[in-house]
Amino acid sequence: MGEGKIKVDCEEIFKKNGYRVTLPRRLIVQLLTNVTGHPNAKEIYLRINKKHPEIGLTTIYRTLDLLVKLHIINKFDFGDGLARYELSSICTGHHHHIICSRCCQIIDYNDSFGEKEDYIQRLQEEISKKYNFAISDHEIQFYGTCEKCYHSTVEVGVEEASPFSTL
Amino acid sequence: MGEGKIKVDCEEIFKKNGYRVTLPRRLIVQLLTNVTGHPNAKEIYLRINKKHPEIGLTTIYRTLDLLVKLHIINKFDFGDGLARYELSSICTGHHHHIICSRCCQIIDYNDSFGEKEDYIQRLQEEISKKYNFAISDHEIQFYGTCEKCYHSTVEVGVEEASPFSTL
DNA sequence: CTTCATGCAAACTGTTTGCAGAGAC
DNA sequence: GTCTCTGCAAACAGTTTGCATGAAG
Repeated sequence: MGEGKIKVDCEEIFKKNGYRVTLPRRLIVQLLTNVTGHPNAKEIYLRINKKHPEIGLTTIYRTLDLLVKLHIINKFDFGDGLARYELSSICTGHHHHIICSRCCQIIDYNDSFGEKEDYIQRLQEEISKKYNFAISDHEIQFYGTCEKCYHSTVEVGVEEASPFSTL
Repeated sequence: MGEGKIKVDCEEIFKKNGYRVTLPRRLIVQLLTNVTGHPNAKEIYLRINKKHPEIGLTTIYRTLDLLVKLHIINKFDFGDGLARYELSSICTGHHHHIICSRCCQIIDYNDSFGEKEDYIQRLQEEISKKYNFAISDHEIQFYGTCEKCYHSTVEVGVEEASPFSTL
């Protein structure tokens, strides 16, 4: 995909901000560029570890922190207590998340209705004025039940259908 | 405020789902009803601890889990790795969050533009159809810089502010 | 050659669990 | 009286930190 392009951008960003371009940094950006989903630190570590067992988990964390700081990636917690990561909109364009409260499946939602940007734009301006906030980004999450979970549940107890359930 | 009403509701919810109504449970619901902001478990513990030092942190966690399970409260992580809680929309009506990326201040945003519900409603239906999702809830978060942080930064280091706002 | 980045191990911190005793119904 | 809830302490898991070594520029 846009791997080449993104990689170049990131190296520029590293350099422009006084950070060195190193193997772990390139690998992690590359992984996040090619992966689908929202891996957590350990998942990233395990995948990189296959080909580069010399790279430690600590480096993964430090690199992820750096990438967040440089706005290259976003950090999320969808409710399971794990920090999850994905390329930021700088690289991918806006998209949002649809999360199944039961199986914790996360779907990226990327359709852009023409009206949407208008609406969010206006909302952003309103809020910006009212609260004196320089808004730079937004997220929308939809919570619900995916088809599979919906059908696999004969009786939907109150307890089962909970968003953010960490059990 | 709506404390009485909410409390009654919650006790009903406890009972209907086979849970007992206990002091810690009532205290925690009451606290979350009256507090502004999005306290984490420890903050809740400390506040309750003042008057009820016999109630332990474990109970706080277990009660919060229960309340989430019963949809009485929502659990969030705004990026600092702490689980934070607030009454769910069942009790408070929809609202969303504006988060300062620097000082982590969180503002509840509650204005409802008439068009908004329409828009979200339509979006929800679209998504519901397209992804076969039974959507039950949504969240919107705006990220940015609050007035104070914005002005308190004489020199905006690259790392602090997004130098990549050329989206 | 200087300075930043890394790896390891150990520390930290928020959260969860096992178990015996206390409390709700 | 029964069965759930609670408190304590100890275990866990994800993440961070200190320090010596290694690599980037």
